[in-house]
Amino acid sequence: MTFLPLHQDFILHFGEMGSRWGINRTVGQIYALLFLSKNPLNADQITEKLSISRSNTSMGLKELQSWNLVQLRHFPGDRRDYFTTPEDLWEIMRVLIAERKKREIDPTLTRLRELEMRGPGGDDYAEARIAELRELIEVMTNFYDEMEKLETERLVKLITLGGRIARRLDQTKTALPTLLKRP
Amino acid sequence: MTFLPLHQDFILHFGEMGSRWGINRTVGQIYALLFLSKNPLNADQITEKLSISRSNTSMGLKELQSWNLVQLRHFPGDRRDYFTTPEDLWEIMRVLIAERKKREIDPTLTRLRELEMRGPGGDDYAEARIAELRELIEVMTNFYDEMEKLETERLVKLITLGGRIARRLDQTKTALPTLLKRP
DNA sequence: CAGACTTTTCAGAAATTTCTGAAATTATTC
DNA sequence: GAATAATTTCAGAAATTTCTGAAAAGTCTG
Repeated sequence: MTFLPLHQDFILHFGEMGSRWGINRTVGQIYALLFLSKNPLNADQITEKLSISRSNTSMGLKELQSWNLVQLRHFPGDRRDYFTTPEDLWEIMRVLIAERKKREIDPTLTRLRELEMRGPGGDDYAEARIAELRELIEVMTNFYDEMEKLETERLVKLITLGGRIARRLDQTKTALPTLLKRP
Repeated sequence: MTFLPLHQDFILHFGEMGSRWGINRTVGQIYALLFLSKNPLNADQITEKLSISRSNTSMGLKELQSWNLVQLRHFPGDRRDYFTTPEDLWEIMRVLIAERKKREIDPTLTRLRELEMRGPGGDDYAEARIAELRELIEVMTNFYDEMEKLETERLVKLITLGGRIARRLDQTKTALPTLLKRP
């Protein structure tokens, strides 16, 4: 252990929030530790710092790798794996959003399409509701895909200017797409 | 039970996805059931349909109410509570995003501000990293607040037009705000 | 205000998730 | 290819979350 209070509290907070973010406490703590660490850390260092078992560290890192939230680094003459988080926070955010979409939205979109493929089966309301939900998810993910395409600089512009976009949008005369029943 | 296959599979899917969405299986299933149901349902109907205990239903509904994801309805001459989901899917989405922000982002923003208030404490890199994270979250939530303000119609326009926004943005000559170190 | 109806609470049971230590696997060096 | 180093796997322990049944609390009716 032996953390500065800042590190200590930041790491504990990430541990506590972990469950709300869909990761467990250990994974949250490992991420927080790496995030604050200027230099990459290896599994043993993480294990020692967080006072957890080596195997838990291994699983946590595997989880973070599956989320693409950590990067692997190596040093000459040392064959251990070292881990860092990307310097660019916007990059981190993009990866995070992409991964959450993959885990939380995509499976449902796939399932909704499957359900629709079955065709009418006796409950018009439910079928309409499912179709509408599928459409909304598609519209949202299309929007997301557009944002995803933007390089960081333009995206930052978009986000930071926020309010102006809305006003500007107001001038757009395009008719409201009909696919949205209740706009 | 006795569901149509469509209902059955939709409800089971929501139950399975529940844990990824930060709710439990029962809550996911109750929501799915209400979502597909044209008419409001009371707790006993939900209990019976989902084959769960009455108390579990009660807790699940409480949870959904805390998320503002269900609406209460009453019928004359019947003093039981009936529950529905809003008809407007965009409204549902807005509520969902607002609630997730409240649970997943706001506590961290608050904590980061607290940590910064302490002032320098011996690790410049960690302090800069935390400040940068706090800034990014602020920029994102400001953007979110702007979107939140838009009435549904304009928001739908914004989302459905997606790509055009990006192109339009390109013309904006505004200098990149300096608060973002690595744009 | 007694009795019926409805909802909530809560302690413990059941289920699930997380964590650990030991063993197995993989990779590297001599 | 034996010895060493690093990492992963995995069965069971520990911790946490979810669910239930019973009891309590609240609400309405006559």
